[in-house]
Amino acid sequence: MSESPSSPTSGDPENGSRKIPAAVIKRLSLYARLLQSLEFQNITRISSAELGRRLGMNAAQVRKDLACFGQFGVPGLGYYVADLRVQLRKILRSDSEVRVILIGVGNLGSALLSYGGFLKQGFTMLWGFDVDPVAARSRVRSAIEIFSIDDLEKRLIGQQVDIAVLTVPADAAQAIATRLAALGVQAILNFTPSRLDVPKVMQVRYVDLALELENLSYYVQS
Amino acid sequence: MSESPSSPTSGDPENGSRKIPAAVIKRLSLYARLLQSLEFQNITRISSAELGRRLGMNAAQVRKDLACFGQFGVPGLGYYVADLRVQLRKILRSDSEVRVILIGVGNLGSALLSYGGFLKQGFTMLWGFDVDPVAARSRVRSAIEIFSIDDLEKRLIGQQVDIAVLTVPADAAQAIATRLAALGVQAILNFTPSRLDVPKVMQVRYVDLALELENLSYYVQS
DNA sequence: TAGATTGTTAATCGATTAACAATC
DNA sequence: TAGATTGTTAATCGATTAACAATC
Repeated sequence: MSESPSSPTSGDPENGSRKIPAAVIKRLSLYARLLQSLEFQNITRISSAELGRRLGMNAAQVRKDLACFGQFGVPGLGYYVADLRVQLRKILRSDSEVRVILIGVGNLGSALLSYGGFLKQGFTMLWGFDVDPVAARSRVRSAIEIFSIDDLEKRLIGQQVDIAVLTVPADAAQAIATRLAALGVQAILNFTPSRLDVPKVMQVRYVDLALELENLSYYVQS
Repeated sequence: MSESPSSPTSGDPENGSRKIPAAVIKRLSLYARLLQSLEFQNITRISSAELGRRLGMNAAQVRKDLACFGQFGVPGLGYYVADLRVQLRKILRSDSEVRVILIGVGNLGSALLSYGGFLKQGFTMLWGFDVDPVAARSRVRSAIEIFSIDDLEKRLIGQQVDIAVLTVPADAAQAIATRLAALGVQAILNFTPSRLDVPKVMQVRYVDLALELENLSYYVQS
């Protein structure tokens, strides 16, 4: 019924150290990626100024973001690329395996499963779930197993599932989110236009492709 | 090479009236959507407090956002749902047809074309483009025409194309963005992890699904 | 050492929230 | 009229940027 913002993460942000803004975490991923590509180019050292320039942000912001987690740089020299990358990957838990399921193997869901590219290293797509698993299987061009949503509890009990990608119709989203929370799933990547009411420990991130286009079209003077 | 933030819109924000923050536009779409669903429920009037409650935001913020564009409410009564919806749709230009093309009909591109759901009312998907249109056609389950990227100029000249959805490999993104700008395309919905250097008049919105998952996984304590 | 660049504190900027007179 | 709710100004909050002593 009610609609939802598209980017912010809901839930309790008091995670780990203390009150790290979601915007900082987002940039941390960008730093980590850039450092990886710098490593490929055999660049061993980089300053906050250069890091910022390449990402279109302020040097002070780069240093302040990193300062949330410790001191990684060397005054007068900058940051060692490989070292900083490892540190950031550790903070982002990119080393540990993240187990993912996808619920709702309809148009978008099957597209995402077939795409696969949004699952990079460190992510494992375990299973798909759909109200009609037979029809769903025919939509997917991948070997992934697809179960009935009725079997959600049966499948997940005793299993570690970290993130659920939710691509069900909007009016089914809340009920499934509640079940996921009960099963210990810790985060939802929500592609439905529904605001989800979930426990505080749970994290929800909204992605609304229609909204992105709608917003862009505002800037289009026709 | 360098990576990019995932949500902000680049380019000159001095659009129309004066300096409307991108965050306000984003919320405007949410208001418009909610009002639409209220209209279906035959709710004719709503206060900023109730509007805010349903969207999880502050009543003052709702009023302040709307104040950017004029005075739409009635003191003591609130806002007339149908009227406000019309006004917001006008501001968002939801009435005028927005013409869209998609470039890069690979895994993600074909998934999005097949999905279709991210194109709501008011959007027309004209054509797809790919370096290998024959292979691309076999990937897409829709009647949309797919041309060679070589024919981009030939096809677009004299045509009004408002938004291009960019789902090409990262290293091809900048060159195509430059060509699109030259052809008068006004906005890019960029699904590649490349920061695009485009003219100030052009708007770019980044959507990075891998980044969304990566960010979420930070909050997953495993 | 001289030059460069960090980590961090202080200043600035912008966005969100509160308060309230105006008004239906 | 009394009650409710707007539009808008002022206060608060948080995030970004500037500045600079510490330090390699």
